[in-house]
Amino acid sequence: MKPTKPYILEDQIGHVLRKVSQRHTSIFSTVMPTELTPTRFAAMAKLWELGPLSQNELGRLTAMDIATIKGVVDRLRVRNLVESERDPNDARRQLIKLTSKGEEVIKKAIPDALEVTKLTVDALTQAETKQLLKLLVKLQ
Amino acid sequence: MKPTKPYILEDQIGHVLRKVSQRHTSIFSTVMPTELTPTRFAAMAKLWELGPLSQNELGRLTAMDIATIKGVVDRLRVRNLVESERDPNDARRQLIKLTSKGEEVIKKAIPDALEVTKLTVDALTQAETKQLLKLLVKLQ
DNA sequence: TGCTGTTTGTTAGTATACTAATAGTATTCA
DNA sequence: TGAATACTATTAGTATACTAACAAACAGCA
Repeated sequence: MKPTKPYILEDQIGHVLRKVSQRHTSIFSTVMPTELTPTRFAAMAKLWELGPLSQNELGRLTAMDIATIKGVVDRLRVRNLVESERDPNDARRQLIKLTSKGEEVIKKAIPDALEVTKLTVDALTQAETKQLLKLLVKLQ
Repeated sequence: MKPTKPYILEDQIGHVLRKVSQRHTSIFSTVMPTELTPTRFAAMAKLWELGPLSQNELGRLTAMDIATIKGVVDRLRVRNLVESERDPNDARRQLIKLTSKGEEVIKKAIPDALEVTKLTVDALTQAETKQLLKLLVKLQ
């Protein structure tokens, strides 16, 4: 006899990841201003860190494919948080940069984003948090 | 002086969770049949485990809100993997159940789903995997 | 019984996330 | 130089994931 191994959804890494991600997103939207989402914030934080980037570069640095980053940038542009222009040195590229309003918003939002991280792991000790991050990084 | 704490996107739990989830979804779509997605599979696995359920119950058990589970069930129904009927004891409820085709599909897919889990954590030892799951469960 | 509040499900709208097809531009190298 | 290749961006289509507004049906209780 070779019985089928039981499948416990709650024990599968994918399912648990999905639930924790959902909780994180929920915390994010409680703490942060309405106009910011996790991906919008990530894009702006990278622009704040590195200055103007092409849309593709920005996508790679924030782990969004080109179709996804386009949507995010479009929605940031509508809200006057970023602006874009053709790269004079490469006519294929859209150079994306923060507007002055965008700079204000991201500067104010960064402490809140750190708070989101803190609230997300509030059930863990510092050592556990460090361990969790170490393990997750291995799975990226 | 009170300098702004630096914000390193790559160190934030939310960003890492998003990347690991993306990798998991990618592995899933490589291993599993085209017609199955992680959420479709989760819904079918729960129906396989517990028998017919109302749409809302199924959503709660698979961590999908009512709008999301509706879409998932609709797409499963189109593919003839589940069917639904009014609950005779409660006219509000849609009772969702696997079709015979659905039962065949889920039976065959469960070993592959276990393989997806295995591949997702292949960079970890067994002890690390256990530890990771334990920590993630605390954050649900 | 009838009122109130809850549960269930639908619909519309917005936001990620991916594939595939397409087009324009840049680079490489024979 | 010119052809092949690579890169950048857009568009269309599908799938998750949530909010908000709504309607129908149920349950509890005065």
